Amino acid sequence: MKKYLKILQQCPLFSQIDTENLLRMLTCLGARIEMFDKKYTIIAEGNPAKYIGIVLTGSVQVMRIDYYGNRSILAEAEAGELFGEDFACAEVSAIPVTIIANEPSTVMLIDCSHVLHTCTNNCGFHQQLIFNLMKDLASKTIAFHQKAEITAKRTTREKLMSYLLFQAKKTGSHSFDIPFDRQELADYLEVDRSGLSAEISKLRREGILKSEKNHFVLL
Amino acid sequence: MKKYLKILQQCPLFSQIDTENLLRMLTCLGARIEMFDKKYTIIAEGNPAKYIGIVLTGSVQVMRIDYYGNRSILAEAEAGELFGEDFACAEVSAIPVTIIANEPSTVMLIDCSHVLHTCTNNCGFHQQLIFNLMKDLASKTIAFHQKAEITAKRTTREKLMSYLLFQAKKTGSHSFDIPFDRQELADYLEVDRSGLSAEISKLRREGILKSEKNHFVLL
DNA sequence: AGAAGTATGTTGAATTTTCAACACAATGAG
DNA sequence: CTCATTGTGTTGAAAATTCAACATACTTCT
Repeated sequence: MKKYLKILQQCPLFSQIDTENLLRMLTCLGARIEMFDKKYTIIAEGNPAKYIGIVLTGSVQVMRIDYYGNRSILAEAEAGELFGEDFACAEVSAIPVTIIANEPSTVMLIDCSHVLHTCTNNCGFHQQLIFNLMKDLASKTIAFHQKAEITAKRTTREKLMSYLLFQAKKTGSHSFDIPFDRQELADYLEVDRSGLSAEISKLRREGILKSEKNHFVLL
Repeated sequence: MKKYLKILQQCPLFSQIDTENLLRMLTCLGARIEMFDKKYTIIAEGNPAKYIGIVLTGSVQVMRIDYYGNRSILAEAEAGELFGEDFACAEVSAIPVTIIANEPSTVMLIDCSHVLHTCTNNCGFHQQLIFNLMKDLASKTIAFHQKAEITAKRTTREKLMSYLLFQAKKTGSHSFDIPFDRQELADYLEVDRSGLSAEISKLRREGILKSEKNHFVLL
């Protein structure tokens, strides 16, 4: 557990909680650590949404596959970020998404009911945890709005350009890497992969961007 | 203020808070009540996201208009429901959506900073309010996921059918009203209005549904 | 080095959406 | 009642997406 202290302290769930109390609290909450290989399922759609997940190393993807087999990538979480906390806090009986490891990853899982409902030891940090969860959920909503702003666009080109401009803004540079391969980017933007590839080539020919693999430069 | 007590008690923000305390709290929070005519703007995009809104009568729409003039309807809130709380809780400097009255409406506005940061009177209900906000934000995320599941579909027909099936499930009947006119439904599903009309006619001809104005029957 | 598998780009045909324009019904104001 | 406005359905042409199939790189494994 101590091995991951540094990353846990950066986690929004534990904001304003000092090291000593953090360790005690994790025991009290029954936190456990698990490891997953690349592409392995951490939480499968349809299961009860019990756990708040924290990425300790690696990264995870939140996705859904619809009736027709189309995959949507809904979000990505990297080290220090939470996943599944929205469904766990809403106490839904079945989680509507699947969460997989994007690469070999270590995650911490905390039973959400231990966070929401005061434990018998009354360890006294629930109020801060609930405040932190509230802030986290609010910023998740913002992120979701940003994604919706991109996918609401009508054409592949507009979706792609809004996404790239957003990434450029986020990294503060015209030159940046994206965390997706082509198929994943297509699934994130909710468009056809081959059409996306064609559109990238077109933008390249028009001198609007340069790209190589998952590195992009906006001109 | 007393006039709206009944609806305020149903509001998720005030869950677990009794009448007497509710009234005192509203004063302490500096809650104010405003009225808006149909189609009037309650909160305009770009303004600071200061307020938690509560619909007292009527209903409001959360929407955004993009660069090209396409409107997206993101959500609807009816009496007793909250709006804008996600942005206020995230303390973003500019709200990325516009919120308008869908019909003549009365709303209560509460400065979110009064809720998040303990007031000098220490009226003692902040913990409950923050818990309630956390639960509300979690269920907003669920609702947002449901909308995303609909708009992620690739064709107008699939979007429309998922929407209608969802409404049927929600009302528990194959016969139901929707809260949108055609243009609004198109903006909610993020498709072209005329294409949507054509698709509804087609489904009607195929015997899959009956519809008249905003009333639908799935067969 | 060679083989197998994965990722990416390309193409053309079929499908679907968007867009603009118009007809007609319903609504509301004077 | 009439006129003007708004909402809805229809159509055809243009544009864009999807889909399937394939060529070519790039990886990974032995």
